[in-house]
Amino acid sequence: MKKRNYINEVYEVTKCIPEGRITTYGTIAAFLGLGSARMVGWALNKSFSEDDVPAHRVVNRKGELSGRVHFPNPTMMQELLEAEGVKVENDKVVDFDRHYWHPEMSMEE
DNA sequence: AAGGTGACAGGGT
DNA sequence: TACCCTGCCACCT
Repeated sequence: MKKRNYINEVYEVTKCIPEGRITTYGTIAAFLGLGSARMVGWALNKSFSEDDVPAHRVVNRKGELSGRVHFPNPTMMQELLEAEGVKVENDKVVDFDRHYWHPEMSMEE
């Protein structure tokens, strides 16, 4: 099974997200120039089989834990975020803008 | 080979 | 402000 380059890029960016920080699919897509945020979602879906990727730190533009159903346990994503200091309420991140992280903050090439 | 799906985003109503 | 529809591109059946 061949890994697409862009998928590997998504993993790298996601791994660089600091604890207690979150970002969006669209942000990663734009940073990597993928053109569509859906690619990021697909890439992260495979991340469970590929490597230890903090996919719980990636949410959609509304700050909702849209990907929690893809975790081993639907509640795991929220638990992980709260354990890192990110408060989640009603499946949405509280103070989304405050925890927001941008790849350029740490990954400048 | 063609059609449908999906961890999204943006604009319009 | 919230909900609905459309556009996106790769993967799966």
